[in-house]
Amino acid sequence: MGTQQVDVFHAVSDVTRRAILDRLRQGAQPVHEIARLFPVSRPAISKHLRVLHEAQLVTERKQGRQRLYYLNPEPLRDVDKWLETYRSFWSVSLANLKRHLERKQ
Amino acid sequence: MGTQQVDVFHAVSDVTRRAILDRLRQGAQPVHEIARLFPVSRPAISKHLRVLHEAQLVTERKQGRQRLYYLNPEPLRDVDKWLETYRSFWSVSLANLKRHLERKQ
DNA sequence: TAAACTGGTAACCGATTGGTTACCTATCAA
DNA sequence: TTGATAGGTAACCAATCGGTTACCAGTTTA
Repeated sequence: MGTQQVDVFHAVSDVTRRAILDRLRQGAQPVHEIARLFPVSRPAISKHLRVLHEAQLVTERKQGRQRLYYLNPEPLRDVDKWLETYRSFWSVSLANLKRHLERKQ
Repeated sequence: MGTQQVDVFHAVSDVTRRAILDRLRQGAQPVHEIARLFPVSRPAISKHLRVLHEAQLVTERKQGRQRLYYLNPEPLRDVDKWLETYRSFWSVSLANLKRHLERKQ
């Protein structure tokens, strides 16, 4: 079961995985420390870490008997790039909302 | 089956749903026009539109016998907001990469 | 060396997902 | 008024998901 290319959008669609990434912003963590933060079993966390690893959102390094996971935010640029095309629409849709509300008066 | 609050991250995790949103940037479309663009059945598109609607990413308006779907990009702000905290890390992780490459020389 | 700790993985489970076909209602056009 | 068009939804299906427990291999420590 190798490291296959996995969609970053999918990796990030799970709330627990996002929370793991959020945690790793504070610095690398071993698995058991990450697992302590969530109300799920350690194997469940291992699975999430695998998905994040396959999406290249984390890297790992063995250190003694523990395995440190590091945040790698680079793939999030793809999400950002996709969002980019929508930013110009936000002001427009707010204008539409304003017009809609004014029509109601 | 009402319009329940649905996670925008989940709504956007599917490639077909993202493509639908991309299409709606060009303007509102009736369902059959959207369905023409994808190699899946119309009911499948209806389901995707329902998910997008539940996530408030589209609005709909009946017009004759067709139902027009409009893009509403507002909920994407939540994704953008989450990403915001990672933007500052991108330059850092690029610096790490640079240092890593230099170490290899 | 034996016991404890760290963490991956296999096997399994129920829920959800994305797809289908079949069927229905509503609207428009001939 | 009849036939065609638009589109929602139910029922079903296989695949995937997120979770579990059980088990295993390394590594550290007493």
